[in-house]
Amino acid sequence: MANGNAVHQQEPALTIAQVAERTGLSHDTLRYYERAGLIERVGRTTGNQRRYAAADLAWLEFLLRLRETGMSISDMRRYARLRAAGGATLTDRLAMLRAHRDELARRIHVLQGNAGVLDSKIKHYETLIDQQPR
Amino acid sequence: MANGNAVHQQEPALTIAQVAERTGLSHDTLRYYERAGLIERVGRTTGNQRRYAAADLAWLEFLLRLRETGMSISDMRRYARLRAAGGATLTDRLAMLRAHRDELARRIHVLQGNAGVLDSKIKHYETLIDQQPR
DNA sequence: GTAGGACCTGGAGTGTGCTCCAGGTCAATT
DNA sequence: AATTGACCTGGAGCACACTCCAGGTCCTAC
Repeated sequence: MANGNAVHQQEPALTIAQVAERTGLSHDTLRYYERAGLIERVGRTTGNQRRYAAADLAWLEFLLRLRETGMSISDMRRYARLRAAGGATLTDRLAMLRAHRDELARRIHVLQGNAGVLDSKIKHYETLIDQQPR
Repeated sequence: MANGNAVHQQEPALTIAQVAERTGLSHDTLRYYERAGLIERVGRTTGNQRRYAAADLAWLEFLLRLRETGMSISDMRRYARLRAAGGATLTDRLAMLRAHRDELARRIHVLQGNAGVLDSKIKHYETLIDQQPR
């Protein structure tokens, strides 16, 4: 009946290795994110080893979306602190997300333009190679 | 009739400041790109100051597309060296561009997925804020 | 109860892509 | 010819986001 953890919860409680595998982040990066304030101090066993709850994993996965879309560590930290501060910061968080979303839309647009330039260059090269088939 | 330049060409021959302004790159970055082998040694005046030809500017602008789409300096250098090596490298360059184009398509796709996640989160926050309007 | 792998901390080190600096030369203006 | 701002070189420094390390503790299996 006892589960041997100081963290008394019925949730999965993953080890850092399991979280690393699920998120694709390294052990070091996970610890770095905690030090950097991107995730709140994660639960520990009596022996001081991390045990991640399902909610920690979900938050990490959202952080990964932010990171993949180019948000800096310091902006993610700002967001994380607002989140930790509770419901009163909802509008601030919403503003951050909207700004990030807009910036992302802009960047996708630029990338699509550049993809077009690449396509033309590729077509040009294909023509050159066809014309000089040796 | 003489133009005062060692580089005897009828082309514009821009100074580094003019190229910086047109490309948005800093003077230092332009010199760095030359040292890094992204651009071939640019023409100089008798006094050893850079004068960029129109072709240099066009190449820089293409490099900027590569950079904006996330190509690393070392890959850009590889590409630049192939280009400098002449027509026999056309197929190699084409292969590089195709690979980069494919990777770019993949990344745009991921970004669009993440944009969707952000949109849901934003909608969720909007609902929360509406429900608790004080 | 012991071996060996997983995990801990604080701090140093790394790769990338610039950016800045010192100590000079060059060029346009007066 | 003197001033002043633009430009030169080689090399050091920087911000970012990790990544690695030393020296230790913990935990699972036997």
